[in-house]
Amino acid sequence: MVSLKDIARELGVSVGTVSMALRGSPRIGRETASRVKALAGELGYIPNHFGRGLRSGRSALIGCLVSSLQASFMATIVEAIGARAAEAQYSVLAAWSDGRREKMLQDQLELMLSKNIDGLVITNPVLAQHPALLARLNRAQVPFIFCSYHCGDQGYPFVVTDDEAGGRLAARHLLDNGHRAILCEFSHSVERRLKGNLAEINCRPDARSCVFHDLEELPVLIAEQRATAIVSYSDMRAIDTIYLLRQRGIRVPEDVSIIGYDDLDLAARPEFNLTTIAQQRKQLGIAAVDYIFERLGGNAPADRILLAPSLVERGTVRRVG
Amino acid sequence: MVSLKDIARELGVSVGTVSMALRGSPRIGRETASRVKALAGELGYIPNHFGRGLRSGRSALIGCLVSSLQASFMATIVEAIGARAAEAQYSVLAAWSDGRREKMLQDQLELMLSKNIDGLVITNPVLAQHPALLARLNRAQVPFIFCSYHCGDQGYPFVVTDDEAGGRLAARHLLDNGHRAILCEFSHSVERRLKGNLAEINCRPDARSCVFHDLEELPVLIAEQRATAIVSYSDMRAIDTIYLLRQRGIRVPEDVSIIGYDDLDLAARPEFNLTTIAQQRKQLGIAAVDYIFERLGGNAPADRILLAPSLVERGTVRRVG
DNA sequence: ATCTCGCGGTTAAACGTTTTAACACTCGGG
DNA sequence: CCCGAGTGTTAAAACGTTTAACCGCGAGAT
Repeated sequence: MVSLKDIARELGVSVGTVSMALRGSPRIGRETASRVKALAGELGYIPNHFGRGLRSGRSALIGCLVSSLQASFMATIVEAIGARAAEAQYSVLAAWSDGRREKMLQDQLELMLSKNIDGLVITNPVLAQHPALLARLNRAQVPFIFCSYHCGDQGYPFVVTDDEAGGRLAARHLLDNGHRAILCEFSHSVERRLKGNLAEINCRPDARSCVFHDLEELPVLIAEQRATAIVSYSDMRAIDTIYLLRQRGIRVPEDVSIIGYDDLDLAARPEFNLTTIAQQRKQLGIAAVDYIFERLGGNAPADRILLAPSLVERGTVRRVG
Repeated sequence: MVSLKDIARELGVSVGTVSMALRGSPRIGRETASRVKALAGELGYIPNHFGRGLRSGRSALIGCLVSSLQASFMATIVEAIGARAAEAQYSVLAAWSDGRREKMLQDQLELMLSKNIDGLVITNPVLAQHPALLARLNRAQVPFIFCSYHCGDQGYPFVVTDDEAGGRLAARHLLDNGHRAILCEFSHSVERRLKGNLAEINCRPDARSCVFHDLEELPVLIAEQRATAIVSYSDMRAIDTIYLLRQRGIRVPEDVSIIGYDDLDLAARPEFNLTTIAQQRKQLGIAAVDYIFERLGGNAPADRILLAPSLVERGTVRRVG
């Protein structure tokens, strides 16, 4: 590996000169600077990570702590994080800990800290339940941000989709298509979606909503309420629902309409062709990285970032009435 | 951040002593060693990544160059790599470049090299088409291994599923279920699977095989050949095939059986319930990391690792005859 | 002639770790 | 009393980069 010293020796100048020349310092003459740059290019000089890090304290490494990459939703976010980071010559140090075991989470965190990450993007809701770990991050002066998860307004910075708006979008689409009896699925982790659903439906005096917790209730509920539409809290869940309904002889969308959330790749497949609310997946990752960069630049950017969702019309919502 | 110097000052010994004590050198007295360790634990000392790296030349970082994380297949591999690496206190530096643009690939590679990765796992077939990049790796003395891709026996180390065996497994399962006219799908990237299919089928004089390249040919071919079974080169492809066949009024598995490859999570879903050949996904990642570790330890491990596939029986292969 | 200033560069220190050579001390044997 | 060996510790160098402080020199101002 070629170092500053090699270049300096070759050119008969000091290492300081070479360093400054390469970083474009105005204190180095044009002549010298160009000779240095030429030779550096020729020799394929790459600044040494350790030397630079030791001096600057920066590693150009961003940690990314994910629950699981399996969900293609996460994969997109992580890819976006990597792409954005790479633009600034940053790399991403990826780790996952699906489990709820605090020990494993802590080990992963310590491992990352031991590599001197400059910042951390957390795409793992579990972490919010371990204040000790977040305190550890603060002590280590590592800026972090939750990505795609609120973690219940505990004051930690986050970037998420505006789920309430997404919920309204879904409900409004059903209302616009004539549905008046709508079943909305409850989920603890994303209750804002439900909140949006209900807010929108309850605006219309002639429409009524009903919250359900368990897929098994659905067939009964559909009959009882004469419901014509279902709002699922996610695409995955919607697909499970469609399967169950078909099993019970209830057709989608002929008998009942359904709308998902997330816009996974799966939703676009012809087998499902699911109408859904899309999240700006890439933008979630990008915004998270940008937040970290701002913090690293010494700024105090907004730390509650909401991204707008959008409706994707496909084949599971039918016009009625 | 607490450093060796802090501990040394506190204890009134030299930094060298502290360093050796923590690494368990026999040259340090038992008394001193335990005092050092106690204080280090108390202060939460973490060896500095840069200092250590500068001295040792090792970063405890393993690069992982993926084509895309979207495929859940890749995600599992990358997760396994991370888990295995973490056991040895290594972290994974993840990067992806789906594109076929050499420039982007090269940038990602240089970015990783600039972080002084100790080894690289390549899960991106495209890279094998750029010998210049691999030469770059060799020059930088970074051990690497292809994971899950052969890249056509160019002498690069790899760990892959024994696709020929997998192909035989698929064909034998169909033969065992009475199928005698079998359509096998061609794919350039995984032709060993096809080779295995044909080898097995051609063993049986009363069975016949036919290779097809395009899904559109299928309905005609099924009629012409009176074929009762199809071997797809992947699960994703099998699912596409099932959809197309159903569109054309051909039922699976009543009219025609089909078998996939990979055993994606998707294949297990009730909508598809696909009989398939499973790859040892986690083991692919683990073996890759172990190879790197062996190389780092100065050994010369086997560099053509084949992992055994296995049959997963589900609902898309019917007994005939 | 002297002072000042800007230019173009050099020197040296600092970041944290590891390792080797050297050093001090003790003790047993000659 | 000296030598050698063994034990426990220190001092110093090295890894590569960055930067504050310094230095020499010529030009222009005083």
